[in-house]
Amino acid sequence: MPKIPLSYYQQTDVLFLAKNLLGKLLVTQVEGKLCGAMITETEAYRGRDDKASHAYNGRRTARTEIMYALGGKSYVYLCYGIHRLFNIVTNAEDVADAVLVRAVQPVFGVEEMLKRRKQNALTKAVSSGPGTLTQALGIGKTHNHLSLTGNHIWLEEFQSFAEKDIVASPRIGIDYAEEDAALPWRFYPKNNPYISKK
DNA sequence: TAGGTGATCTTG
DNA sequence: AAGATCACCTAT
Repeated sequence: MPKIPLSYYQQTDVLFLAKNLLGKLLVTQVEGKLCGAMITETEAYRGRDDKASHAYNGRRTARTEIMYALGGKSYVYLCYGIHRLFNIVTNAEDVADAVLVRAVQPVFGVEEMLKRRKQNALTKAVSSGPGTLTQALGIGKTHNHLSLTGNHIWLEEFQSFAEKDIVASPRIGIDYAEEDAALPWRFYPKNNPYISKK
């Protein structure tokens, strides 16, 4: 399948995109290894008015600058000193919306993913969590600020889920966001085991 | 359930 | 310049 074009990421409703991204294939090519995995869990972060967002209230720093780019770029950052978390920048330039990818289901290049994760069988432990999926797909600090139509990381059409088959729940690990911590902006398909938590 | 880990941001 | 914070994971 061809790469999903940049125009897709430039749509203005980050909640729609977070849901629509479920079922898409996330593909990486790292050190010659091609791996693909279906997105099974996302969270929406809306810069302007969302206290959970790194770019809340127009916050612009060296780290968050990429969130203000035109949709279709990657935002990868280090969390808790250990984990790289992968986000998809969306919407128009100067609108700091992004979608965090929290879980994927391996589709091809599975052996390489198992190797990177030091696992010997395909279970949800391989890539069902924002820090583990980046490890499985070989996403590191060099993947920050990349175009999602380049040769290192991109998305392809794969599967799609109807609205009625998508569960919405509060986002994980954002207790600092006060009232916005309760917003149901985390999405995953019903009946798919590859999610970060039950 | 607690500790590891280091870039990032804020305060002084 | 130093200290607090943090969109998590693993093994006790």
